[in-house]
Amino acid sequence: MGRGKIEIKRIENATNRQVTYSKRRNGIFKKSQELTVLCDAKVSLIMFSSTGKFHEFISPNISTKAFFDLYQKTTGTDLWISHYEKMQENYRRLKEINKKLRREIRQRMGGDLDDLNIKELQALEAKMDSSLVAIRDRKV
Amino acid sequence: MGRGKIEIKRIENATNRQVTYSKRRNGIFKKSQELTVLCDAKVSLIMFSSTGKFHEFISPNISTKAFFDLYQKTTGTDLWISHYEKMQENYRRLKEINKKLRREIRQRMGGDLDDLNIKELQALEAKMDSSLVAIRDRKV
DNA sequence: AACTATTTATAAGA
DNA sequence: TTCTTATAAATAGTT
Repeated sequence: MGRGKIEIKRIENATNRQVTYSKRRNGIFKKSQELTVLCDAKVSLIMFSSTGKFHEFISPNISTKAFFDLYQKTTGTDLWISHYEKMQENYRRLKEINKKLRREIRQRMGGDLDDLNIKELQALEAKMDSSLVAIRDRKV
Repeated sequence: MGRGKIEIKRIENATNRQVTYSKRRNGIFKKSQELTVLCDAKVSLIMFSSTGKFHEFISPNISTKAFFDLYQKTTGTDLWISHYEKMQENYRRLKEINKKLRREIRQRMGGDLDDLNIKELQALEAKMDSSLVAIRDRKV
């Protein structure tokens, strides 16, 4: 759609590529905006040019975060698991060390240790476990 | 661009809306594909129709996860933070309880407690701290 | 799903 | 960059 027909292949001239990127980007943004309004759709459109320039369009009334959550819920993928995997593993190890400490206290001191700290710990663990369950449930 | 000009407002007839969504979605996907090739750009395009149907286009050679990471790095936002904030807080509390347990052991048992567990705990803490630092660094 | 009259996007030029 | 315009492409309404 222009003075001549073009072949869909990489534009080698950097200036032309930049100009075409700018023009077509605007076109796609406009069409995304129209689709949002006409069809009551939700659209997330993110672009990086070959020079790394960033542009984004997102439908009103939804944040990028909410969009990604919706994406994850719909596709069943979990995009952020790697971010907390290490923390989760280290938490398990810390819990294990805790268990050993508590056992040590019981073994070495008999039953006469005030168990308030243990109760606190157990309450905390329960809380943490429910937090982990809540996080895992997000994947479904 | 059709037999008649249309106003850009929500199409009330559900069937028409669905048909228009389908046609225009294909158009935008095609243009995104062309932009990717012509301008060597990276594009992530995700849509949900008003009925909740999901469609996505993403440039080749980049995963959705990698795209989101790039997005976060570029915009400086951290979309994952809310997911591990609670875990982080609970970790701090667990660490505090640990400190109390260790103090209790020292106080009640003097120095005769084998301190191997404490060393393990400290090593674990250092590891967890570096993990947290690594996660926080992703925000920059 | 196809068809086509029109509108819209845009390639090339200024 | 921004505007112009001839032409290609998309699509609204129809079949």
